[in-house]
Amino acid sequence: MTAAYEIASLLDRLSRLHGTGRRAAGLNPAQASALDYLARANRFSRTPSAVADYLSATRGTVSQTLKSLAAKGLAQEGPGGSDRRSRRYDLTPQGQAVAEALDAVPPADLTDRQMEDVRDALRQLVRGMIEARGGRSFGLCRSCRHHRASVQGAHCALLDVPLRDEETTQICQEHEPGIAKNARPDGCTGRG
Amino acid sequence: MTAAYEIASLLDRLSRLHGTGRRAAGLNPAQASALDYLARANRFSRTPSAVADYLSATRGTVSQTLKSLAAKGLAQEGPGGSDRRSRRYDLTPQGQAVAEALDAVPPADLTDRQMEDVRDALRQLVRGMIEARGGRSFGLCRSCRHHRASVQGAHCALLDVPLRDEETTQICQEHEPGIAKNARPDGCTGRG
DNA sequence: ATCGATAGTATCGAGTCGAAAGTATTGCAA
DNA sequence: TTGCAATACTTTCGACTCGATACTATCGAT
Repeated sequence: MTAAYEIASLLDRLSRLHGTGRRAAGLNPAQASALDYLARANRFSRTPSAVADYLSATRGTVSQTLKSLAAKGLAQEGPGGSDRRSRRYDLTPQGQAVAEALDAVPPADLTDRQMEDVRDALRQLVRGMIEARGGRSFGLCRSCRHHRASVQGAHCALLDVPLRDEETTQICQEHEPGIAKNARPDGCTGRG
Repeated sequence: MTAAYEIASLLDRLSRLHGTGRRAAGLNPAQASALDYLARANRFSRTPSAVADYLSATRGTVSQTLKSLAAKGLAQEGPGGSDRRSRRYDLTPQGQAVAEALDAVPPADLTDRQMEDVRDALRQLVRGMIEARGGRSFGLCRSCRHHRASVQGAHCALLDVPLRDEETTQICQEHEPGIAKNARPDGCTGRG
């Protein structure tokens, strides 16, 4: 058996083990994934379409999942911007709290150094698979080729809008790796 | 965000990306996981209970999944041994073929060396989570503390039965890491 | 013979999922 | 301005997962 194949098997098993842990919080895996994404995405990226792209699911499925989060009081639906077809789902304070609770993550006998290595390798795997199927990268705003930093504050050259500081460290659906001057392409600053 | 948390997120996304690939084969993720397990488990470990343990699912759920595999002609149900309550699901030739087709796994821009590192790290993660919740290890037969090798052939000291050669490289539900003399605890021989 | 434990199944309700059909809105082009 | 295709999202459908619960058959020990 090749290492690649065993990796697929291990990922499968890990995600199952991880999923059962989250079920304890009253959420099923799909809801937990969506909640996690909403907690980390910027205001342009909290739409059903973006969630669908991120989760590799259809819009129909995601529409239902988001409605169920809203029904549980974890997210709030609202208009998404100037385009009146667009909807945006923002987490409620309860939703934020649950998302943070999910941060209490799996036990691991790994050193910090090993954890970082695993993370970097997984990032590369994700990037490879995304590229292979022409998907979006969903990287952090500040690592995007459209990101512009100045003394007045950050700015998105694609959408032509000013950005709040905290938005530059959130996930953006429009993210394009390109050449970043202010940060590494993966959005990692190197030493935390 | 800690590396541990990002790992959880990445795993989530990877398993989704991977899952959509398998859906193309006409199987949903649960069926694919079960099929994959059946293809790699020895004759003592292809029971509904073992599959349930391995997949961290309930027996009821797994019972249905296995029935659906049988309905598709990918697995065959039969008596499991001397215990007349027990059932065993063996893959049919078609099932074997599909399982092998699923081996054609994700694209990855990683070197062989990096793949092995990821695999080893994931193994450790799985082991940590399994231990944390007191689950079974589901390691390979030959790496088990009950495994005995002799000139007449391999033997299981727990079940007290002779083992065919190919069975010693299969997954066993009774596997206990213990101290292995003939192989590393993870069942890896080191250099392939 | 009895009785508790175990292996597996059946059924229920909530929910996922992809597919397909539908609505509202946008934006482009004639 | 009208027309129309593309887009954002929702709704519905059928197959399926999943945990929970209740059930049957069998085992094993007393």
